[in-house]
Amino acid sequence: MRIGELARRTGVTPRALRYYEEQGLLAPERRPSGYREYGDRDVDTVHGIRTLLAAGLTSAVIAEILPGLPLPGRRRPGPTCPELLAVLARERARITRQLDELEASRALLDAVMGADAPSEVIRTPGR
Amino acid sequence: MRIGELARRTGVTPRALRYYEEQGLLAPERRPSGYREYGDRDVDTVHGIRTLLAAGLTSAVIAEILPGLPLPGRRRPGPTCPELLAVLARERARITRQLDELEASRALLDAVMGADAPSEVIRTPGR
DNA sequence: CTAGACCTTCACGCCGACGGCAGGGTCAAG
DNA sequence: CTTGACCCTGCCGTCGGCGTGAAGGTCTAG
Repeated sequence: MRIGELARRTGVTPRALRYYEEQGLLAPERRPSGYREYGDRDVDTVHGIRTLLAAGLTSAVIAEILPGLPLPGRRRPGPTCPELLAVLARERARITRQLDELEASRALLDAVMGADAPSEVIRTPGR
Repeated sequence: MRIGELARRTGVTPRALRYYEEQGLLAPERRPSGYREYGDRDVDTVHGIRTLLAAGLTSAVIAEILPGLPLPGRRRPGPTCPELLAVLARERARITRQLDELEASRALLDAVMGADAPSEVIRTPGR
């Protein structure tokens, strides 16, 4: 499929898809005309990219770990190398921290909203 | 206290503290010399600001909801107005969505890391 | 009184993930 | 053969939360 259809099927703009390619996240074929030609798998790949981007991973990091992503119909390329594992662990830890912060923040908002309720004083965590 | 001590006690740089003031999040007194003079409560306020910033709220939004924050030693200014409640609800929803995305992302990373394990194919959620 | 730490106000720089536009080629239908 | 939808490659713009000087005033210990 061409870029427009992939855009429709993923909800991602063509501009973003070209950006992903520029960053090494996608490598579509090219027609003689220069048009990009994507495969069906790219739909899942793009979804994976978006999920990781939403978690705050940079495109550079995603480019590193993308080859190992267990997407539907994708062959697993065997065991992951150790330095890659370190990156993964670091990012995982970052995400876990961010989950905690988000929950703290949501609790803070809840305290503001449900102020008529028990109205406990919230202890904000020291950094 | 002056800006340097507040910076030390919060782990936030003086530059950031001035920025918060510029955005209407803090309003310290001024000495005749022009030096900012902060109160003890500002320590908690800054922690609250950081928590909300970490959750992706913009400083403009934080400025709106800050007066209602139930911080230690702070008087609650009565029930919150309805349009403010709408903002709060919207942000809360955004945070909840982001929590889901983060968990999805962490699961994705786990799948890559523990690839030797059961190795199930991960279904990325369609947007 | 002087040194050094601290503070002030500009004002430009940065980063990442794109948006948007210009100027031009491609392709299928009528 | 033309029209309209689609695609290409640059390349500059944006946005938020600061970082990083520059040029100068203030405070306090010795």
